[in-house]
Amino acid sequence: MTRIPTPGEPVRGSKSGAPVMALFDLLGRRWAMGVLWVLSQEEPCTFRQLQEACETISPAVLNTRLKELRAAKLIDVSADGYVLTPLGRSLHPLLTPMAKWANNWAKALAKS
Amino acid sequence: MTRIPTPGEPVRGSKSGAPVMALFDLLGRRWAMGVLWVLSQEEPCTFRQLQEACETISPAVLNTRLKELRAAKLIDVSADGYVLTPLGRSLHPLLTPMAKWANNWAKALAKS
DNA sequence: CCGCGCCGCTATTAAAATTGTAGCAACCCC
DNA sequence: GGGGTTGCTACAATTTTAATAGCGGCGCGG
Repeated sequence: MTRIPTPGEPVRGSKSGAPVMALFDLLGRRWAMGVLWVLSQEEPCTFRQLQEACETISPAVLNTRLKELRAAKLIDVSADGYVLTPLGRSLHPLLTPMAKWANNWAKALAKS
Repeated sequence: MTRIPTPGEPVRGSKSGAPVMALFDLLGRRWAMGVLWVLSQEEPCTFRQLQEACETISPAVLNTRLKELRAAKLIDVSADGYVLTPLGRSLHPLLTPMAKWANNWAKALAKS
């Protein structure tokens, strides 16, 4: 598997491992934000529920993302499935505005 | 080149093309957020400045991202180089908190 | 205890995205 | 014309993702 982005260590795009760059590396992988989004909407989720919610994700990638997000302490596994950690939940307020912003964006693109 | 994510059209991860999914698709590509981040810190930027700021990005990918972001109306080209559009600038408030959050994240990871 | 269904997940092959490096054409300034 | 910078293309090597099939484990009804 690929290296898991960790703040403080070199990541793609930053030899210094500036935390924000590590975050961009982590979230900038396919489905990473999607998985967090789904979990923030409905929790807990089983592996198959996540797979279905993401419509086209392949199990291999889902599993890879889950491992990464677990290593990053954003999600955790409970008896009932995958859940957000407190840390992961604290990311939610940053993700929520994106949905609103995306709607405006859609409107702006539609106009032009 | 790959298809450019557009809200309302099917994107990777969403047949419906829910705007937020299109956004995740767009921003979830390597370097997309990094480029926006750099531009939000320093504007305008020439191609080579962006390339240097991103340390390890390859010109092919940079160019691809720039095309996508231009199609998404987030950035534009001026006489002095690449700049954020008003729309792109409106994304900045969503990106800024990420740097702060990433610092907390780094602390939390360091503790464990 | 057997079969059934659901579970998390691995395996495999193919396609696509990204990297790394070299270099071209256009431009400006002597 | 020579030398520098700029935006960007070309191309091969590598990594990542997609798509699909299916395994082994577990709970449950019979």
